[in-house]
Amino acid sequence: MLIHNADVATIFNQIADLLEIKSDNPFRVRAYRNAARTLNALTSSVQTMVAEKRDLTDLPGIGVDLAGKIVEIVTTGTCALREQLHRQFPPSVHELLTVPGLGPKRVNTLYRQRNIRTLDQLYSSAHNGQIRNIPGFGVRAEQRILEALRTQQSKKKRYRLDLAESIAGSLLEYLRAPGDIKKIEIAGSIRRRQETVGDLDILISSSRPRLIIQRFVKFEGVTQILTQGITRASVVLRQGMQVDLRVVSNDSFGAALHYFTGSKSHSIAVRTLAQKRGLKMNEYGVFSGTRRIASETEAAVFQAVGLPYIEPELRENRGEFAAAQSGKLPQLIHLADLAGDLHSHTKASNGRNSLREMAIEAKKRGLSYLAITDHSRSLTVAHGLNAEGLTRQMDEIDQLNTELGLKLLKGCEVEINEDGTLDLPDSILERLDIVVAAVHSKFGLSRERQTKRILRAMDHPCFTLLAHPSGRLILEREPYDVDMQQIILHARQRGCFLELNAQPSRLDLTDTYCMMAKSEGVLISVNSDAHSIFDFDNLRFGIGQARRGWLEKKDVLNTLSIAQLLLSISHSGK
DNA sequence: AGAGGTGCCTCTGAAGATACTCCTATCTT
Repeated sequence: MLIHNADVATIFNQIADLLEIKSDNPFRVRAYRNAARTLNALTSSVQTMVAEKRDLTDLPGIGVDLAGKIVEIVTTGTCALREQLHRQFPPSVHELLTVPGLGPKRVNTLYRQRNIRTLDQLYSSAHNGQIRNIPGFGVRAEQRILEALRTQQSKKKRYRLDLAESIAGSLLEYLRAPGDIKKIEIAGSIRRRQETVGDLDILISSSRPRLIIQRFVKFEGVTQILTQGITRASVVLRQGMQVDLRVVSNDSFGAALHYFTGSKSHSIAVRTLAQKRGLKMNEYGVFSGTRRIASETEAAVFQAVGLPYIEPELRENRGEFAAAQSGKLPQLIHLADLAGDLHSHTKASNGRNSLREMAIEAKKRGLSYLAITDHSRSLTVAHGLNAEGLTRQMDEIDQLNTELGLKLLKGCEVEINEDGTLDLPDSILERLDIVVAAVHSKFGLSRERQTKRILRAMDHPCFTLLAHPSGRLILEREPYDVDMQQIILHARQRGCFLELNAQPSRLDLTDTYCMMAKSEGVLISVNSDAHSIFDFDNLRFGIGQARRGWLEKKDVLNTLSIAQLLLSISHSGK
């Protein structure tokens, strides 16, 4: 049975929830949650590690006991502790926690005192007015539960970064309009450029918080007001997305922005650090006793606790503190560092614009080279090109290269066949400047076969880089099962490259694999995969993901000048 | 339950706003 790290993490989180409902030792609860987080961030498969008899206690937050439970789960698929807890609390009790306003204490009360085990039972109890008499509950709590269950609010969705940004756009415009706002910023996971967003966090500095809050909750897109206080409010928008707004005074904007940007675990770590220095830190500033010593800017806040400025994309408590303290924070790549783009389409296959239009637009965006990489023949749904079509396109590129001040590279997004061969004959591949190879079929192969397929493709002397290496579509399609570590190691040996596809629906490689590639010295190409002239906008999403992966200019292939690039990709095997 | 220092014990993830019910639970980064 195939058990993913996420499966083990889910079981650990379930155990943590149940222990919490049981009011067990809070540190024990945290230990299970920490272990779950470790497993979710881990790039190597824990099941493989068990098979290879690796020592799991080397992992942070995993000791003898939890290592034993991991072995138990990856071999049996379940865990005796969870089964035991399920005898005390039926599995369905767990879902009561998803109702906003219900935490472990109240869920415990509901089960122990009223034997409420399911959302249906909760609904009918609330409907019959039986909740209001339970100690710790009241009429308002009862109404809130009914409301939440009616609107399915417990099913918290996540949204793709690009969608979340566009929803935020109109709201920001509305908030800004009257002009009584000094500063306004989107914080939270959008600012950290996380690939999906759960809710919008907006921070405003103004001397009139009440007015701002009142206007906020009257925005025409608001369908529900969750909380409304003097300095903060939470609403739900028509699209289902929750928005949290916080208003502070101008002089504490930096401290509030740091707090509101998160991540949660980063914030906690910084506050702990402040504590160790005898300081106190909250969203109003850093305090020595009652004296505020920093608050206006994030840089000042970091400085007050002895840290250099840490970029939002690094704030995940994934090593940024160790790096900061040893002066080894990366100089993260910027959009302007990109010299070219190595993956784009024209209407010769499934793009919308002509070769010339794409080239002109790329030049307008400040790029000095663009690889044209239309699909190859067997991807018929995308009107893939055969040898003849590609030859014709190459002639056209030769012509354009004489008249445009931008270098067009002859390329192709070539299908990797099931057996790892490439979709076009060597005679044509050899004439290309760049071969972007990709898997678009047979996603269901076993891990071994999928990995072998890609490794074989990489061994082709013309192979330049692997497009969207995991094949995932964010919130739509899981990645295919592949040993990414082996692919990265092979890329290093073979001297070829991996793509970070910048389409907001892909962002593939993921941040953690970017880190792995960087540590192995494998360069990443941040590519738009543009199918129209507008899609060069994708690049900024790709750069966001690259920055989350700690990538610097030197780690990214397409920051090289055209001369250096041609040298690098010709060394990749041809 | 883990980590770290010592061989069993101590410490471990901050801080505040809001809503609710009656003193605290929940939510947020």
